[in-house]
Amino acid sequence: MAKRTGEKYEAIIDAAIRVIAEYGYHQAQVSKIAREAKVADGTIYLYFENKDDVLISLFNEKMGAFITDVETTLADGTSAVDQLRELIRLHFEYLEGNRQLAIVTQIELRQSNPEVRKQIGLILKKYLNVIDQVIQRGIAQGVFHDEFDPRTARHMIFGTIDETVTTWIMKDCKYSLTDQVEPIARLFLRGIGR
Amino acid sequence: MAKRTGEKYEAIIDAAIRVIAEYGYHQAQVSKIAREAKVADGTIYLYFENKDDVLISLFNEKMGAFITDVETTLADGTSAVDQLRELIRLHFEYLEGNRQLAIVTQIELRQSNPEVRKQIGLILKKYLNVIDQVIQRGIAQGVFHDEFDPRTARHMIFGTIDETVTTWIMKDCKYSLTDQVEPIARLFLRGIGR
Amino acid sequence: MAKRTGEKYEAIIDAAIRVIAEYGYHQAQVSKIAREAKVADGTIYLYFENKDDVLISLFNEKMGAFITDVETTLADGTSAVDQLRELIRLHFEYLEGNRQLAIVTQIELRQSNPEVRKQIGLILKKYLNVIDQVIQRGIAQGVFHDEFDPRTARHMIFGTIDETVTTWIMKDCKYSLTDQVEPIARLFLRGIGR
Amino acid sequence: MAKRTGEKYEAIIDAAIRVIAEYGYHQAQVSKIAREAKVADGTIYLYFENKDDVLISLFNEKMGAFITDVETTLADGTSAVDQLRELIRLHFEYLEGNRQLAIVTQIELRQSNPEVRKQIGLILKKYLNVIDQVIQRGIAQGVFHDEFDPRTARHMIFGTIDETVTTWIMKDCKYSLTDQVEPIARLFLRGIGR
DNA sequence: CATGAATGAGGGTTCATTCAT
DNA sequence: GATGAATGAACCCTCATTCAT
Repeated sequence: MAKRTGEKYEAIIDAAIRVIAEYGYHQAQVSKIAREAKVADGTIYLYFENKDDVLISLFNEKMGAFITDVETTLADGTSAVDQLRELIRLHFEYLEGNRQLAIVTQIELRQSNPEVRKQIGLILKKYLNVIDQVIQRGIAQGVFHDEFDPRTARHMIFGTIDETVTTWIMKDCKYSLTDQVEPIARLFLRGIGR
Repeated sequence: MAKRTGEKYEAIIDAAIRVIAEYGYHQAQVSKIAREAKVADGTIYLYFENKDDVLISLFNEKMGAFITDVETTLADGTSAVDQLRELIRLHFEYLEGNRQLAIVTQIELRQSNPEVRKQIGLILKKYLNVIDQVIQRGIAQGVFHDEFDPRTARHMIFGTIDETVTTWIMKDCKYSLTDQVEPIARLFLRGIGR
Repeated sequence: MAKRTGEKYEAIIDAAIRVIAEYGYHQAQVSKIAREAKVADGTIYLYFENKDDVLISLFNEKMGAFITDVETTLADGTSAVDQLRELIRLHFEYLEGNRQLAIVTQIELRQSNPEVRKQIGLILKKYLNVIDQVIQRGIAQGVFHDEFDPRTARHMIFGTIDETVTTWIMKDCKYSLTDQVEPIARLFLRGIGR
Repeated sequence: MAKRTGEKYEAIIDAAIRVIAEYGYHQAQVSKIAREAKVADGTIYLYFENKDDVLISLFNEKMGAFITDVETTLADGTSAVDQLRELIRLHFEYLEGNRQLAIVTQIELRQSNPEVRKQIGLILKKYLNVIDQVIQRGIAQGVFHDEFDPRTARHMIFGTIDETVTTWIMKDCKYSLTDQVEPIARLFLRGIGR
């Protein structure tokens, strides 16, 4: 039933990002999103099942595209160390270049209802898999320690990136995120211990 | 106006934890919390300003107490390396021993409205300060590198712990959290690079 | 959850009858019924599950009470012929004395959704049973023919009464309904044939 | 504006009957009828003023044709008793042979809005007139009593037929309707009294 | 102090109808 | 004539909060 493609499909998603970023999740009514997208309220239901579907599609279109991007960019034969650095850079660059999207995905969508969060979790899983592959490759290449549980490393990498971006947004994006790529990568590799 | 103390004050907070943990944030109505606490709906407003105040107080009472606990436990003159290990252990032990609270603070309260999340952020700030102090002490003691930005390290430590706990809850607390204290501490200290 | 009793319960049902009779089923919004009952919209949901429940309860309270009334009035040992006459009289008297209710049950509630109509059908079944009993008693007493199917007679009795009342309402209740008790009873007993 | 004739005009009416019979009045959206008729939504508005017009036309085409049929069939010089029997038989045969139509006219269209029901009433009036003529002829022929009000007899005849058909549909058309022609006719003529 | 009945604002969604192509 | 994408008005229900008892 829902079309899930076309000019208005994208207009609605983009409008949703702007509205949620500006007014917050709880003040992002369907009618407000429709007005921002310059369509009628009912038009949204020609392209999406319901409001939840708008939010899930938003995340899927924007973060899903990013994740695919990361997957392909890391596909070549560089070292895991470079891949790790590249992963962080891509993540930071993408969100730094899409600040409204960053606000929506890092802050606002986390307030959404269980169904939306569940779907977002499924999409994120692909990203976590990418991280896992980098870690495994690093171990195989002998550039990462093989003593730790790869999941522990994944928690560190994703948790740190996530926390860094969230803090950056809470500080109103006042500083450069990409400047932190190198320090974070080095921290991951060398740890804080001397 | 709000009493903020007494037997029923605590009963309401404990009821809120149980209700939110069982039914989720969006199904935790004031009347349900009141019923669980065996008080009338209106009684809640004798002890709390409003529903938000219940949630903020909940976080403040439970996590605030924990944070104070961490502050005092780390106060003695041990090395920063041990303090770091101790911090992780306290964090994991506390939540592993309070699984309902873990669900509420890690998952459910993050869906709350901006005001609640803002207050939670303020309370968490004290915890972040404790982490900062451990880092600075480690640098001063010469056991941590001095080249990285302490905030970067803080993001790593808090982000990793947070992500680890969240994953543990999402996996239905099926494995031991405290078993991971040592691996994570070692990862922080030595990094993943060889 | 729903209280289903009390002063406001009745006020809401009575308001629903007035509103539906005046504005018609499709213009009888919950808020209009609430206003007429001098309660808040939400109060309706303290006494009823939902809007359908208001309509079903309306029918149950008013027609259910009437049907019980008929059952007890006919309980004594009079002849089936008198019982038949009494049944028609009670039916006509009740609706002639409650014209708004007559409009609601005869005309407006028949536009309601399947769930409401199904429940109404179940309540009406008791009335059809009363008619059946009168017929069977008449056959047993030897005052009614025993050659016809009792269900056929029931269709005649109920169908005729129903059509008579509906026509009376459609003609704006301009003539006396009770005046027709005797002619109809005689028609039932003697038929139109000479 | 509306064409009111042509291949698609009939296709839409027939589709409406099928859709309403299958899904019920409240689930018979214009778009569903259009799909069933294999035309575009907008095409319906080339042949009908609006949705109400589809329903009224449906009743008019199908029941109007039937009524005309009854009028002509009864036109010859048979006795009123035979005419009465013939009327019932035609009514039952027509609906027994058009079960979907029976469902639509007996059950579903009665849920429609006031305007539609008003128009249906006007069409039905012709049928009631036919009944009236049979009654008057019977009185004139001396085969019917002359003491009762002809309208009372009409209520009996139409009410009974209507109730009989409705019950038959509610019982899923499981038994023969035409089998009941003779018993009902006899009941009309002789009454239930001994 | 405690109660719990009452309040009433606010929003996602459906679907008959239109009109540019 | 035919299409079908777009429109936008309309409504039931929830639940945090109040206040008379």
